[in-house]
Amino acid sequence: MYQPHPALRKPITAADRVLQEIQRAIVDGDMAAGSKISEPELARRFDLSRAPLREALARLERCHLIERIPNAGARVVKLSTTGLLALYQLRENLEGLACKLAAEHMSDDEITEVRQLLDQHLSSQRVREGESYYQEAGDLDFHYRVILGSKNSYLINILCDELYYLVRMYRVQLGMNGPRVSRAFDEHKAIITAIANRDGELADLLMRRHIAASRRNIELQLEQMGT
Amino acid sequence: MYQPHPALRKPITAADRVLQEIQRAIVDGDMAAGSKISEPELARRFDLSRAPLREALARLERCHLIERIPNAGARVVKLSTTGLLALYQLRENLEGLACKLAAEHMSDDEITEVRQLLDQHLSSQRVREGESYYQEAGDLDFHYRVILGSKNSYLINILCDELYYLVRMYRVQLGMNGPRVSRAFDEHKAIITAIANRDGELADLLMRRHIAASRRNIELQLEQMGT
DNA sequence: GATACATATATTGTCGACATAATTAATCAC
DNA sequence: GTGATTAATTATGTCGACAATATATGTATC
Repeated sequence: MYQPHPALRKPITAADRVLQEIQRAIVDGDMAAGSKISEPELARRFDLSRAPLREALARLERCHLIERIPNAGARVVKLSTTGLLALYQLRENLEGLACKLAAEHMSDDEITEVRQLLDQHLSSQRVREGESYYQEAGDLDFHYRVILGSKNSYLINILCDELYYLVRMYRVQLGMNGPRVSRAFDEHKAIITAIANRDGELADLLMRRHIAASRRNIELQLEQMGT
Repeated sequence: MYQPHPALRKPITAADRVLQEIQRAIVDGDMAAGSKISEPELARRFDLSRAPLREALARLERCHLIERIPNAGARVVKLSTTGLLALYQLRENLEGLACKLAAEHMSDDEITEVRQLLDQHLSSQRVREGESYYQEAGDLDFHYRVILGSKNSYLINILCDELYYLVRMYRVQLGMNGPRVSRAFDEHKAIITAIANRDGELADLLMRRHIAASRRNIELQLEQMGT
């Protein structure tokens, strides 16, 4: 699965491992949204003490996958339409900025790599038509690369470490796939082209549209589930 | 001092207290930039065990005041020109967005309150001409109100909880005051007027300019120190 | 039967101690 | 004297247990 981001932090601690496991469990819906998190129970389940577990919980709160109340415990975050809207409002803006900065700061080599990545996605997509999971990963891969290309450490931290698990949670639990998949590839192509042309303004615009389209797609899915 | 933000979390824990103390110490420069953080030493200093201290350190990392390396410990963050640039690049964008959203979502009452706040600042500023600290707090107060007015919880979290301590650190340690103070008030006035007129686009633009001006001011200060 | 209060239970926050890893000090080779 | 290697020391990661707080249960009252 996706590491926080090309993290230099080599030594992997017990807290890291349990963090990844719980992250995956929440994103995939194995831990029900809104359900209470019991520290003693999780400690038993993952066979470690509460100290590293609490470290993991602190980081889960940081990426908005759980909500903690002092002395009262933590709960798995609940998906909501307003939450989705707020999240994507922010994403449009931040990833737009990331594109603008990427157009300024990405090296030619990095751009070439992203293009190769897209070609690779296209071929693998043709093979596994409709396979939602790999598309999901591929899409995030593209966004990751662009975000890293911004070279703004705070922006990278917010998008890759703090917001993306939530984004994935919405996508995974709402079962995103369908016809938007192929269109998304075209939009990715257009974005990297704008970046390659060092046209930050256009790259910004295209990314905002790309994310807005994705948001509408998810909103639709949410409404569908509501009825 | 400034609480994380109008936090509903009533119960104040030992970790909260030590967090605030260390936050203040780092922002004010009482803990030297780049200096190592010793858990045993701090635990002794604040007379508590390492458990709540580590909780506090986790949150300090979250607001970028310290940098941790697994198994190697934490260090107080170092100010740098590139860091300042990255931070303000992000701020321009995010607070611009906050303004746009505030123009949509702030109630008339909230707008009135902010205006009263500005009048209050103006009078108190005339009394204590050049008093940097109160201006500092007042400026942040204005920005806080606007950010809260955006009603976007993720945006609020990022700006008020994760980025603002760093902003304050740059300002406090570089001794921001001087002639920009009075101009900043005018800019605040213009921004809240745009919000009151429900002109999100203009409010966005004005806030970006306001922050860009602030950035140039700080950059100047940094260069001055470099020579 | 519903509400308010008191009790009992369980959970979180905190503590002190140990295991492991990193840093420093010391030793040795050249 | 300098560099590398090893030992000593310190710090971080983890553990199990206790204290304070919140939740759940039961009891009494209206």
